[in-house]
Amino acid sequence: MRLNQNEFLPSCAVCAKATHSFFSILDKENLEELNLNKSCTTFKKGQVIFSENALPLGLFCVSNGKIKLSTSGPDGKEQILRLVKGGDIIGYRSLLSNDRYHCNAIALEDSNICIVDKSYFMNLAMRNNKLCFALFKKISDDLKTAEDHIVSLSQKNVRERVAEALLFLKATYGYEKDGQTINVQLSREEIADFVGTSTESTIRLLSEFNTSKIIELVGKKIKIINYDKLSKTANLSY
Amino acid sequence: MRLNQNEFLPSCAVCAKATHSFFSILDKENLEELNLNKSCTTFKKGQVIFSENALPLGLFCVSNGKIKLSTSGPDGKEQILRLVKGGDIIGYRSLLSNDRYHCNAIALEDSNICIVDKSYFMNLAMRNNKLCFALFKKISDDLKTAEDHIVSLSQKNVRERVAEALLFLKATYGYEKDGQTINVQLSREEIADFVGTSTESTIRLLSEFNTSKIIELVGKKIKIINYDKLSKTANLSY
DNA sequence: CGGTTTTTTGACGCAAATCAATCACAGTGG
DNA sequence: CCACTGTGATTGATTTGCGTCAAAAAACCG
Repeated sequence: MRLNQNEFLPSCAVCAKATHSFFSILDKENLEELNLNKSCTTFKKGQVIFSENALPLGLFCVSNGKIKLSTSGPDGKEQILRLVKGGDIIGYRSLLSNDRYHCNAIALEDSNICIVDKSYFMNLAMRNNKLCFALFKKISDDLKTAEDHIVSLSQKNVRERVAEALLFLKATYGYEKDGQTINVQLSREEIADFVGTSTESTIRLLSEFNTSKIIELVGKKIKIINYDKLSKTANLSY
Repeated sequence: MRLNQNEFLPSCAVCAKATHSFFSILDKENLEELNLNKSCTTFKKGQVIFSENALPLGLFCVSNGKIKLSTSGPDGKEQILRLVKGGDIIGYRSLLSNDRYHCNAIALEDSNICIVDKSYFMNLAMRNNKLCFALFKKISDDLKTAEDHIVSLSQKNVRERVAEALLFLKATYGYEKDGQTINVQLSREEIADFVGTSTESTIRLLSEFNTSKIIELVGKKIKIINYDKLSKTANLSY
């Protein structure tokens, strides 16, 4: 039978096994229960999943796809705060602190996303210590990442930050099958909005890295040719 | 009787009532239990409470005093990440994510600090939903603050950021009895290390604000004379 | 007090933002 | 199928905010 309304209807158990997802820590029983308390949707590239100041109705679990979390600064300029991949959860900060969203979540490519009922999820988190710990771990890691970003923005120049951003993209999304193309497509402006610089500076530095054979630009795709040199350019502190 | 070894020996119940502390959410019973699982120390100004890469042995609860959490960047320059006051807890991120510290905690003034046993605390957090929620709330707020900081660093100029930092100091530590002196003493360098700029730029901007009657500099103390103008200068997005 | 640290002021140069124009392209419709 | 249009990418020219260096002044301290 063909489903028209909702062609994307995975089971949590299957999903947790296939991708190494946030919910992989749950046992079979809990996954089946979770399965009954979710609904699934597909978001097209560019679609808004949730927006700043809205109230959270549930937890979003990205089955597959790529998402950016961004906010707009004092003069309306976009700032990309987090980048999300399949298996990740989003919207959990607002849920846990009983707050409104302070980010926009926008699909970077077509993405399948499940929404877990808010009160069910909160209840589950409170009675399942493993899940509770995983949430603490998740939010702690996000805090660590954010604070690393602060140090970069404070202390590094744009060249170092652009190099660092490429390493970050690689670390988050990995390579394509060829083993050197970063597996995500961002516009130059999006890279700039993540790095905290202008689009023009980003372009100039990317083409400089291209010229010096550190990376290779193939359309919008970026290949990392010399990872070590890129690391050195990024002036990492870790 | 006079205590020589440890003159600072408060009861958690008294502390929770006096200052509005993180543990104020606990009931009497739990506070008494907590009281039995802590030890207290005084840290002199400048003393290190814990340092980067060390393993957490417990949760620090600041009874009174002021603390900076900082890390050192790629070239060894200090970056102040969080500012902490009496009633706050510190070191909880590493505890919750079972990680090493990634900050240094240093006393900005003489501070009384209690250390709660690690496994006792983790256990308490897991069986007390209220505490668990409070921890989620706490870490969520820290993440929100960090992400706001990212937006500032990315999109604001130094003037705006210095103004914002003064507002932040006021929001965190409040005023002294006179109702306009910010109740914390930081060196110009420390302000710079928080704002993400050079000491000289910080000094120049502070004296500019002083000249234009937005603030008043009295030694190291800073008075806010014109709060509205300071807010406008900070170009807040919230 | 003498010595050290912190703060302040001044001069200078550069990294990076801004402004402006062109190029490349992907859709779209006639 | 090709001109048309809009969007993103690129390159160049110009300006400037801010970091850096240097030195004086003030504050701190044993």
